[in-house]
Amino acid sequence: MKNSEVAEKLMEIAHLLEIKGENPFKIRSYEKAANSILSLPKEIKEFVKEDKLKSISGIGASISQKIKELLETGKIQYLENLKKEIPQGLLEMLNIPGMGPKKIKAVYTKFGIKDIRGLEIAARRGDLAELDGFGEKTAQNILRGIELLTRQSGRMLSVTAKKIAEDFVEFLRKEKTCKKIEVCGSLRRACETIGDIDILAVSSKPQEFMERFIKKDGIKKVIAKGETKSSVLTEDEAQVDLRVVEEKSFGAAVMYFTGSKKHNIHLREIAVKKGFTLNEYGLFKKTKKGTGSFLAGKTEEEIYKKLKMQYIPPEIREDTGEIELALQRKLPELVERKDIKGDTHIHSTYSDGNARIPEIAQKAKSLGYEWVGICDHSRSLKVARGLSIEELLKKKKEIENFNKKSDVKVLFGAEVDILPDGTLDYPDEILRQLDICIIAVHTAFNQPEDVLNKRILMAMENPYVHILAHPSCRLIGKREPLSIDYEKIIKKAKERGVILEVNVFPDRLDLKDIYIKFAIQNGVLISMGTDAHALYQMDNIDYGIKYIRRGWVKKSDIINTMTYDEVKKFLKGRNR
DNA sequence: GCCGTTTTCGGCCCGACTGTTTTCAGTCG
Ligand SMILES: Nc1nc2c(ncn2[C@H]2C[C@H](O)[C@@H](COP(=O)(O)OP(=O)(O)OP(=O)(O)O)O2)c(=O)[nH]1
Ligand SMILES: [Mg+2]
Ligand SMILES: [Mg+2]
Ligand SMILES: [Zn+2]
Repeated sequence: MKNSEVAEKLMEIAHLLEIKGENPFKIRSYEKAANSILSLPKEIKEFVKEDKLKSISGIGASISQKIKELLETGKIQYLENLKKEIPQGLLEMLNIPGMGPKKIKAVYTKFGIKDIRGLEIAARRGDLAELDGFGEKTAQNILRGIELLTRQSGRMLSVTAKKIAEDFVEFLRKEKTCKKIEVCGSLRRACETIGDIDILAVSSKPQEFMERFIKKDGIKKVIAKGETKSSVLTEDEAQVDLRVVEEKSFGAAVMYFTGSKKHNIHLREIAVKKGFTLNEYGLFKKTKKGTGSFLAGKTEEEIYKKLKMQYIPPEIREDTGEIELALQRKLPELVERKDIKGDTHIHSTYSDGNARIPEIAQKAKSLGYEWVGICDHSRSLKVARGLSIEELLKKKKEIENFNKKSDVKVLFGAEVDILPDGTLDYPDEILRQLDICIIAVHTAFNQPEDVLNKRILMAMENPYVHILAHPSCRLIGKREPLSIDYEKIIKKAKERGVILEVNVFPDRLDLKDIYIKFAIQNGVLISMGTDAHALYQMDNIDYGIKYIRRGWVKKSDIINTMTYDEVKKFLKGRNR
């Protein structure tokens, strides 16, 4: 059973307990445990085997027992009992914006409403007004919420979110009263998908500013509008939250609005232990009465400092150990955009890319690179115009000639298919001629798990392989990651000196952040490739660098920081 | 339900907006 499935079960318990009206802290325990499991790179069954479940933060006697039961029997009796008690439809009602556990419980106990359909009928009829705390508008809002639900498109890819955010920022920045503006939330942390867009601003006329925000073109609905915070829904169904604060609170507010929620809560707990309070307005020393005295708030740096911590980069604010390390001043120095000297994975017109080698090199130069790896598809991948051996050798010639007169150097590469039987799509005498040999699965994704595992591990044994590309083969929102043993692949990469690619095409982000971190802990090197099929896609390096920082990558962990001479020599040395 | 370098019991982040209700509960960030 996958970690995500175990986490799912715990979240289901949390939701059912919420509807039951259980102790909120108990509910948070289940949520916290679920979250912890989601950030584990190792399979949960390994923890069960080694009897180490309780070493996971947020998992104690009761939850560890339930996880064991789940892995042994396939279910949790406690959850089964809850499900018997509470109809499934009530859980679905939680997805309606504005409907929370309390309202759901109320309509269920009073009217026996068991699903969204029933709720809609009751709201239309005007029955709901009978309930305490339910008025005219409540029913209206429920109906609007149900309407939104049916069209709600889920989470966005980073590219989509980035465009919307830039559009809003450009619009708001034009306002004369706009003093400061910053995109926060999951976009600032460079998460793999984005739920909504969170923008923070300082304005000399906050009320006017808010007014302008909710009246922007392309807004379909104002979800909420207040003095410091408003939310809107755009015509393309994206939610945008705007928070406006005073200059002296800007840092505290950026910190709050950047999150993550788990990081915020942990920081606030630390503040409390020191006799402080931390909120979006600042860090305050608690006094007997009143709000307390202001300690810091203008910048994030000064708040971390007052908490006796190093500054924590946004990308790693997930409460996965960064706070403890910041307290000990032991945070790693993460790789930066300016360290990047090349891109390992670009397609040209030789296969399914739309740019020629000189154009790619020129674009690389504009990005500040010294080199690019041009890796086209291999001969059996006909749909992507994979290169025959003759074409590949022609490409080799062109690159040799090109490099003689170019300051940006091209690495002669290929993205070689791992065939269904685990062999590679070119013979060794061809592979050995490549400056950069990356291998990947592009076919037969639905082989059984053990076959896939053997197939990939076998391919990694080939002495001419440098990089395993997009290891999970997932396409976010379209194709699930391969169910393979990532721990084994990471161990094999270490054993064979194979580099693991982080493919930063927006719907791939593969390796995924938690596995990047795990790979690096295990001494495996990574590479970053945009997998660009068009010049503009090489710009994905910008989000890419932030994404790999989520995996705690240092400059020395990634080959893209090497100079041309270094990378060339390094890859040559790997040919055994 | 979890957790502990003061604790094995008694805490558990903190605030904005909405709608309903005259002081707050629910939901969300
Ligand atoms: N202290 C605190 N901060 C919160 C809480 N919920 C949200 N925040 C902060 C941290 C979040 O990153 C930030 C923005 O909230 P969002 O719901 O938009 O979450 P985020 O952007 O992280 O993820 P998303 O991709 O939008 O789902 O607000 C909370 O319960 N407590
Ligand atoms: Mg957000
Ligand atoms: Mg938000
Ligand atoms: Zn590929």
